[in-house]
Amino acid sequence: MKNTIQKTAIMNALMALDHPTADEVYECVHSEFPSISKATVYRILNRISDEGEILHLQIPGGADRFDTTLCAHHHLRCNKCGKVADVSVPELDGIDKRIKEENGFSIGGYRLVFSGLCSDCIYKK
Amino acid sequence: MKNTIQKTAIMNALMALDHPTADEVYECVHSEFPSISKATVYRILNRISDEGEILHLQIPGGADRFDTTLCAHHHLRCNKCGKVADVSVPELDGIDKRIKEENGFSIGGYRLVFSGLCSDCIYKK
DNA sequence: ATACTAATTGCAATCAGTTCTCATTTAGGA
DNA sequence: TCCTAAATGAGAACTGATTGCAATTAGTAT
Repeated sequence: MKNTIQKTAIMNALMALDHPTADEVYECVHSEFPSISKATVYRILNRISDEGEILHLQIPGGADRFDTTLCAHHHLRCNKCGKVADVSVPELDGIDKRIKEENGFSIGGYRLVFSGLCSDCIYKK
Repeated sequence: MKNTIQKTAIMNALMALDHPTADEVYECVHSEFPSISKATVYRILNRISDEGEILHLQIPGGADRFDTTLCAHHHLRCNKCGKVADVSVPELDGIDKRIKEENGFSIGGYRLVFSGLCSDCIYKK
């Protein structure tokens, strides 16, 4: 894809933000580049996630989020503040093989989201 | 909640269908009870899932589905036909304790969705 | 440097899924 | 039977995301 000023601004926003939603990326880019359109943000985020530059997380019960960490990991989502954090889950290594054998289902990927309360929100409460 | 004719019809639809979306429940109930409104279907599904009678599954990248199986289990989603099947994942038993210790994050629940191809679609392809 | 072409953009319209508003109806107890 | 709170139906509204199209732009070829 062409290396436009919009893409650069979006990449910068992705670096600056932590697991942002498309809208948070839009707000961030828009604040210093007011003419950008939301459609462009969505298009670029979809394109670079299709190309594997970032991860596209579809969080149950909320807007999609985007993640610049590419190695295999999963997510903790705080029900109170909405923040998303990374976690690795080695317990699931090799599970696709087991499921293929037991269910005949060929796993392309999986998505694991823990929901609960982050340590900040437990403390504040 | 009051025990209305609408709730009974929705419960029957949930028994008859496999992991239906709200819309599939609506279609099913509507076919023999044309006056029911979509808002009622959503309201009742939300109510009975809040009360724990059924599970409310928020499938990434698609409409929510509802599940009458209540014991702990997770889901396989076929990327081709969209069907959802159940799977149990004992590998994750007790993981909330580990995550609480390592991340200070208190897990309320988790949601694991495998995506891939079901055996039917592998075969048909 | 200039012209060209295909990719990218902004905007508005559209979409799907879901929730909300509110007037009306209904269930179930007094 | 009457009463009241709860539930319903119809459709508007909302959120998050995608699309069609005309205008703009990046990058190559000249």
